[in-house]
Amino acid sequence: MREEVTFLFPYREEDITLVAGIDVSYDQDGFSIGVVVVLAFPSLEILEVAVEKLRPTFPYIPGFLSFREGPVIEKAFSKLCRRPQIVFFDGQGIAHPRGVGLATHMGVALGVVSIGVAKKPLVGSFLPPGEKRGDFSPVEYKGRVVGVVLRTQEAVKPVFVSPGNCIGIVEAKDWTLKVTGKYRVPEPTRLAHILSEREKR
DNA sequence: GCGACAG
DNA sequence: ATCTTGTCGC
Repeated sequence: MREEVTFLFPYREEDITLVAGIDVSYDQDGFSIGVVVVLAFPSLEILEVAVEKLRPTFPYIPGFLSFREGPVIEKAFSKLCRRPQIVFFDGQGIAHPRGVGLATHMGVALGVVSIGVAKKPLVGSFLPPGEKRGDFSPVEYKGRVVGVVLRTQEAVKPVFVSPGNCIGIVEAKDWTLKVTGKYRVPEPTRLAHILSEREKR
């Protein structure tokens, strides 16, 4: 069977009711644990959680993260009953050596709109953003703006946001702020991280 | 050749 | 990512 793929461009806030966050952790036995959390928007209450545990078959190589984490993510995502409209990833989108970071690669593979929110830069140059929440500065790579360094909390180290699939830089940045609460990392990936950590016990 | 390098 | 203790602060 083949599932029908429909893209919904998140230009109108009132059309978005389901967002999701994905993260992968590793236990002591070397297994990778992938978690997908679906949240209601704008309440951000958890509606569904999908988990998958696998043995990694590819090593971690900067620039090739999706080859290591892609398999667990796909299996976990396929277990979902609901279809999130925007998916947040722990990693880069197009701010990547070849323009295809984890969020972009997976966004295309899963057929969803996606956004990459990384805690550290992979490529590009940038100036530090202002100190207030929402302040940002562009990340430039090979003469192109590929994302932004975004301050999600006042006086707290910024995060790196770049478009994953079917979304622009400004929209990716704005949606990241819309799902960010009291913490540095936006709720979708923050919760996915906590849950994947919990799965190791 | 040297340094950088998401999770 | 993971290995690891205490500590400062809301």
